[in-house]
Amino acid sequence: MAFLPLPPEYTEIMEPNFREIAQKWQQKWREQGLYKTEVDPSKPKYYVLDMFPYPSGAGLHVGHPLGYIASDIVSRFKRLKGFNVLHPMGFDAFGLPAEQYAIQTGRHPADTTAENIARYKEQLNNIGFCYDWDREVNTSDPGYYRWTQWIFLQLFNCWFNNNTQKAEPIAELEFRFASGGSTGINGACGEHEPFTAADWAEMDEAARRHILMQYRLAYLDYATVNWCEALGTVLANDEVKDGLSERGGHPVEKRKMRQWFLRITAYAERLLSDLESLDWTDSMKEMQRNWIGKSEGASVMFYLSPGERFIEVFTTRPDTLFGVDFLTLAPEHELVAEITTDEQKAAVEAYVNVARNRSERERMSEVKRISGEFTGAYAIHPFTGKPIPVWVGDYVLAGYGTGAVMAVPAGDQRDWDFARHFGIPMTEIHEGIDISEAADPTKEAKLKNSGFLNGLTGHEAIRRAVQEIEAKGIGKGKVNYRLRDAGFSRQRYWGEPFPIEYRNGVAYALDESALPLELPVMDDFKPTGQPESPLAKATHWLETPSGRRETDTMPGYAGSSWYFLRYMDANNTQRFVGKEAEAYWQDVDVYIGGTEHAVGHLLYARFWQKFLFDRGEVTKNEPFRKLINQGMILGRSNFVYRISGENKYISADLLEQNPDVKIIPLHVDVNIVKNDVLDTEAFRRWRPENASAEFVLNADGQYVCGVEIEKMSKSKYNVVNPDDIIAEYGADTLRLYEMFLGPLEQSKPWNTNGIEGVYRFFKKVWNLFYNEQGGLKLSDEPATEDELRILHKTIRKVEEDVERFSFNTSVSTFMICVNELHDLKCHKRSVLQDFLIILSPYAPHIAEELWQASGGQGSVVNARFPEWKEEFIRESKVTYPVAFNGKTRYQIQVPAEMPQAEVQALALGHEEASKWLNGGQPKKVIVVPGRMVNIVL
RNA sequence: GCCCGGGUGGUGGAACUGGUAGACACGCAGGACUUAAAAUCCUGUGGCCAUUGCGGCUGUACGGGUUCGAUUCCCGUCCCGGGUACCA
Repeated sequence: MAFLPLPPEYTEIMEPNFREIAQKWQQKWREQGLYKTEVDPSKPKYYVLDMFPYPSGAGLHVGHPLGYIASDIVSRFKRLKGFNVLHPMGFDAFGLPAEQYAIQTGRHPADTTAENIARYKEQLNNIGFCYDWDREVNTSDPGYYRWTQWIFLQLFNCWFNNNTQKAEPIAELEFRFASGGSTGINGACGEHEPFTAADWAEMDEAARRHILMQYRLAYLDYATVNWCEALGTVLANDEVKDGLSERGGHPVEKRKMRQWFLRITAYAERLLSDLESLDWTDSMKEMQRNWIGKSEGASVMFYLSPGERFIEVFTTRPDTLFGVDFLTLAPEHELVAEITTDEQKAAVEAYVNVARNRSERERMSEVKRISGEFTGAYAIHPFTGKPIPVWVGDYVLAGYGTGAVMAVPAGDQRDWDFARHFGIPMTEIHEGIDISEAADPTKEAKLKNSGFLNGLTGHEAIRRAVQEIEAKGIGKGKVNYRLRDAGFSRQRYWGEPFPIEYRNGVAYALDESALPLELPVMDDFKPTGQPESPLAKATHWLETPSGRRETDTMPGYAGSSWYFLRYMDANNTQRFVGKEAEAYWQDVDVYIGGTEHAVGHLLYARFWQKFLFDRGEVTKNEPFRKLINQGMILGRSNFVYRISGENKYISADLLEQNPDVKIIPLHVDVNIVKNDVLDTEAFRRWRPENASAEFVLNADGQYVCGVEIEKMSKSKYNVVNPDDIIAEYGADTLRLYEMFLGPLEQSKPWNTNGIEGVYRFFKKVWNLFYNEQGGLKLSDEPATEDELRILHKTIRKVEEDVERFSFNTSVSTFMICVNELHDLKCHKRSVLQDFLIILSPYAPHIAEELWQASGGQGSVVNARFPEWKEEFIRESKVTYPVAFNGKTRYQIQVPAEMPQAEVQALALGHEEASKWLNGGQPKKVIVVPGRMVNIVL
């Protein structure tokens, strides 16, 4: 039987199925191992990194891939440009949520984490990212955390030499102690008494180890934890709300516990000064600067009685030394109890007790309330000899500086407020400044009543004051940092165990050959009821022939502080990263992620990199050369309005006309709302109680929903799963649409209102290749001048846009290009294939499909990015807008090469010129070559 | 309070070193095709005034300034977002 051709009106129109196309190519690429990356010295390297996700049970929503899509585009673009691109992905898999889920359900965190990772990978793969999955890292995998433990051991076995500004082996320090004692050693360390070589020789093992612990970059010290008796567990700071546990609302108390710390403060100066060299946003650098909080000033001793006890203060304003009217101690200051006079004892004790019991949060929320108490004691002013009253006040923080301040009401507003409140007399020290209403914190005014500083401005006086203070031996110039050493212990199960064991209470490092020290398999991670880690219950693991293991685990940021190095050589079993691989990949060229890690992860990772650099383990001093912060995708919540007391819902646009109707706004699932119009049938099906819902519809017969922009969360029913978008429109539409939403760095609400436009764009691309019957309509005729100009302008623009991470504008460039090719009815193979190459980083699946269909060589993923040529872009004619006094009036078209004078003549010779000249002569004519003409009257 | 961003049509946004403000897209309106709808295509779309002259005025939060020319640079004010906070 022969097939008769169908009459044209019955011919089926070929609609491309973008979803199937994506699936097809994802599978083929996987089979071909297209994204496998190897060290290749013949090519320049390029390392594109995403902040790896924590695999939560909720899966990805459309906000997560925003940065991943951008980094994928950069990766593919650089690859087309001939770079050897490293673009890995992995999972930050240790952490609290998995452990809490485990406690609730009894399922082991390792199992739930594995499931979540599988889900994440599937979702990521659906979007078509070009990750080399052979390099996947999982921080909870012993093959990975073995090296996290190894780095910890290096930190434990090193100290920071302030003289060389480098980390050095602790063994060398031991040697120097043995030969010369502690004199001449300038290390970042805790406090200890000075000792001689002879003292050192006398010390026993424990005493020596105690001294060394003061120097180690990973060290033990005491710190307070949030202990909740009712829950029988230690809580993280974010599990405590207003002094009560978030779960259950039980009281939380502070307890001192011995814990691990990392001596990040040793690196404060380097972390600060090296920010200069980084290509990060100013706000990001500023956040790190503020966090490090360097302030320069002086420490000054105020003696309570000559030559005896003194109070040490830190000040950034030594120039105001003669304006000191009182000292204020933090309530926790160790001298408070000692110096308080008998008459003041009761009042001060009461005050200190109140202050101590108030949580930090309370103290912060009552910032404006002034409180304090006089101790009855006086200190002696080091230069004037005047008695200075000593107060306690909770506006002074025990944890910053020395926990004591010299109060200068004339120069500091808080001191001024305090003095005014308690009626303490104020000394004027600034010429021509009235301090009856406020302090003068500037350093502009000349000083008076200030002894040797008189006549100098504050700026000039600082150096002089420090000189005098040092000459008198009552203090010295000092740099203070706000940065604190990082607490590195968690009383949790689901984290890296420490490669440490205790003998007689002294910590000893495990030998490297004992790594990894695996987390014991346990089925009960419930709290122990004691302030210690659940690991204490792993009795078979806890005690070893040589000692007792550390039961704390490392915090979440341990694994994420070096994962970018592991990707370079993820399967190396001999080293944390192979020397050769590290020397080739070196550092991250572009790192894309959110701003929420500004002072956490990004600071720790820089610290670890610098430490490893000092030890000669890595090549670079900084890990992330360029940092791009993608904005957050917010949820766009929809609301329905139930009339109070009824199962009836009123359309949002009718609310204004019915102000009397009592309504209850309720979140409604955004997935049953399109363009803010509710699918009422779907709403009835959404929940059983809605089955009988009635609606008050608007004039168009629609139910319009209310809108609010909020964070995406399950409880607000505004979560959109990328899988759903992909199912409807395909992966490429999702990718392009997310980029089209706006600048990458900007936060914006997710809504699908414009997604149709992107979808239409792809259909238009398709129609350049295929006719309605599904036949290719490509031609091999040479491209015309117009076609080449459009193509090459597009190539140039897209290239520039990717280089400056302006993805939204390149999407519109693609659209313009396709619209113009469409208008020209361009079906030239040569033009369209080049177009596909530049489109492919954004829409790899459709590009590949059309590339193959049009006879492209190999995969479009491996093509070469076309070079734009000036000669094709150059226009032979230029349109000049002609403006009079800055207002554009008409246009003239002239040959591109025309000299300025001729352009001017032509502009003035235009038929409309006389109308605007109004018979007068122009005062001045400005011709900007190739741009515009402005005639000044 | 302080430190960073930012404020452009009904909406998302564009204008890169000052040079035709509103690209591109959504939405909306009108039209074509269709029995109809969807899809697709075409036209229009900042505001005001003229639209029987296809033109004029105005306009980038507000008020000033520099400039031949300002969304862009400078000063002041207001508002929004982020960070941070008795940091001495």
